[in-house]
Amino acid sequence: MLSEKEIDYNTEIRLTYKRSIPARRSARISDVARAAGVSVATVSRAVSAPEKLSEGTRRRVLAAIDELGYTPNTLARQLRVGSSRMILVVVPRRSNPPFFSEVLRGVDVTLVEAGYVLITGYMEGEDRDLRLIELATSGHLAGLMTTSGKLPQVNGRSILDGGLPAVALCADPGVKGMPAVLIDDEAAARSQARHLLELGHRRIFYVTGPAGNYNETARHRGIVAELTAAGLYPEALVECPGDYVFEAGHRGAEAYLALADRPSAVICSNDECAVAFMKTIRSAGLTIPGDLSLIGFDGIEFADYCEPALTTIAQPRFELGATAAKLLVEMISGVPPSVDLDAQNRSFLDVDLKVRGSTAAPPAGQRD
Amino acid sequence: MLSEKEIDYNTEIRLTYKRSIPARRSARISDVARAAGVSVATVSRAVSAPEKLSEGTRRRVLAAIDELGYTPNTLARQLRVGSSRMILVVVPRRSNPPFFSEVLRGVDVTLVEAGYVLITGYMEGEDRDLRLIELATSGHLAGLMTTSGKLPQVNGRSILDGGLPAVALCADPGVKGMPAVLIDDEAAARSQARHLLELGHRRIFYVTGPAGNYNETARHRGIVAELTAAGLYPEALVECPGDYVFEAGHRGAEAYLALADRPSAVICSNDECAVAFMKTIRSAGLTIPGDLSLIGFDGIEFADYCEPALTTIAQPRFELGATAAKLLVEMISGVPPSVDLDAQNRSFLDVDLKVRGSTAAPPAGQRD
DNA sequence: CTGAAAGCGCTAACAC
DNA sequence: GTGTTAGCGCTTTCAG
Repeated sequence: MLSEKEIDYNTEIRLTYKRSIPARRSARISDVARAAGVSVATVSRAVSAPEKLSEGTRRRVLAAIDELGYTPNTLARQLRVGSSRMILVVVPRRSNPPFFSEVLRGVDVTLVEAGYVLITGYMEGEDRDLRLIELATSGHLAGLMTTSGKLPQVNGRSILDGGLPAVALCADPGVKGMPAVLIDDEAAARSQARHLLELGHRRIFYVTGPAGNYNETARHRGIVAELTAAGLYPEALVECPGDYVFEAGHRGAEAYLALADRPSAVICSNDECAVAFMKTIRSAGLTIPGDLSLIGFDGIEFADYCEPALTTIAQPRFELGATAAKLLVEMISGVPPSVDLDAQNRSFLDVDLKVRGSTAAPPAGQRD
Repeated sequence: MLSEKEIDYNTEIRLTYKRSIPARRSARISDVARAAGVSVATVSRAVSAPEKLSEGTRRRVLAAIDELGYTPNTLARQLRVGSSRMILVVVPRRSNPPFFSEVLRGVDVTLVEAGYVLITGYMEGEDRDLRLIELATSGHLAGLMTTSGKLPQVNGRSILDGGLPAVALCADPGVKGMPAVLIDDEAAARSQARHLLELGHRRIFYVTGPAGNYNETARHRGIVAELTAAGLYPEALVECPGDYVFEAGHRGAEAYLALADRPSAVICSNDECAVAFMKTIRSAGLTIPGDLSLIGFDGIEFADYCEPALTTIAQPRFELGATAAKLLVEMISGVPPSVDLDAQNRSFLDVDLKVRGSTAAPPAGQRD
């Protein structure tokens, strides 16, 4: 272990002078071999297959390892064995932190437990995507995970070109054979609409997600399906374009308030958007659920702490991440998947419609 | 680029059978050399120093690279040159997603722009810390960043043992010579208390952060200092232990409500905690800021969307991350830091006390 | 049970 | 300008 003085030395020097002092080299396998009086092969075995060594040799080598503070250079090991233990997870930029952070926690916990290291790569624009593609083909990676319906792709090159084992998470890019772990967005959105219809609402204002987005498309389909089944489509649906962020909720609410004939129910594409919608509505003097019912999507913690608490679709965030990670590890190690997959290699996890204070029957005048 | 059939093939096979098909090997430098009719050295130059090649050769090699979809194996390169471009940022587990995700975005944007790859490692418990320490000494890393006052450390081994360039972010672990980029927590907390005193409040209820936490310690010191300066300490301060999460805010509010003689002002250790505090208080029928004033810390977006909007200390989240990343890159490349550092190698960024609806003068009966 | 030696893919002297 | 070659630190046959 470094003494405090040494730490100071290293950091201070590097901070101030131009490479005047080379980094202190850490012990290599040959150092350990020399110290223990054995060959490098023996040291290698002491680390990866200690049972192959005699009691005495093993003890001697292990002591030397400890003594020198030796850690194998994984870079070299990986180059030699031709496989790494790093996994890249691709996340769209600025994406709903309270939602994705919990999904990624599920990924992280599972992956680390299985001995992998997680690299998070944010998508945003072509430059960025190109770096990700290069990373994916650079030999560093053991596997790939993506949380977006669109894969990084720039002039003909795709992130899948490396041929890495890959799984999709929270969205299905629809690549043939690439498994996906997600919820059934369409069914979930249907249940949102059904909940509102059951309460007696007959028209819905919908602040959408970004056009073309996988989840948005599926959810939109669900809402339409439910309204259609109730014989209310298309008159009953008023759409307002949004993109999953606070600002969209705010603007959505302004659009709603400007309406001459306001629907009594509102669906926001996610909780973040719904929270902002709620705030703007209340600032305008309307009450929820007195004047209108509001429902979100995701089930982030903040939804519990609005006033009133937000009715929402709670996604199994941690479990989504954990399941996808488990599946990926199985693919990498070549064992059959323990996760149930349908014919398209998809695994759907259950959601929970959490009914809380933001939804209720419509005001008397608006019931049919 | 893979045809769709190949993608399917790869994934499907791996998913189903036990390593029956080896991964398709990607092109190596020697493949390109052969295809272009040059030596490997020339290919290497075409990638890293194209100006050293003649027009014709360069074109020929580049064409071959493109043709074969060659990406250099960074693992091999790094092993050879002895340095990597990966940076580990250590984050405490489950830590305030809306706050840290924005800080990390600042880190990520800056680092990627400088050509680095970011690895996020969560701390939690010794096992985990040991993995991080091993990662830090495995040859993979170019630098290290930590967002916690406590560094991963297990039986004598510290994450700094590898001698990597390292910078602290949002907290100062107090390692001699290790630079830190953060805000002045003490001064910020003083300004919170001062704001409340200026409004006329004379007693403060404080839901603390976790005992021993760097930020908590500094903030506590600030509150005490301000109250002391006003001649109100210690009588004026009622403390309630918390730990930065929703639940702490909820429990803090319950403790507050149970008080016989309630202070007219409340400081919560962070916004998340304050949001929960607010919710519980309102559910109990008290009004904010009518019955009590409430102030948070961090400046996350959700603070804007409470009812009323939360008065808080807005930290420059993105800038904190970006500044720390910039400094780290400079340390790695050996150039003098462009970031202003004090004698202890710290750089303090400015905060902003955002006064909003949750703070006001105390109710008439409670003024002095 | 242990050692010698080849080589993973790449870069950087050093020659020509 | 371009090629030859010696390793970076490690694992893994293959001998003994």
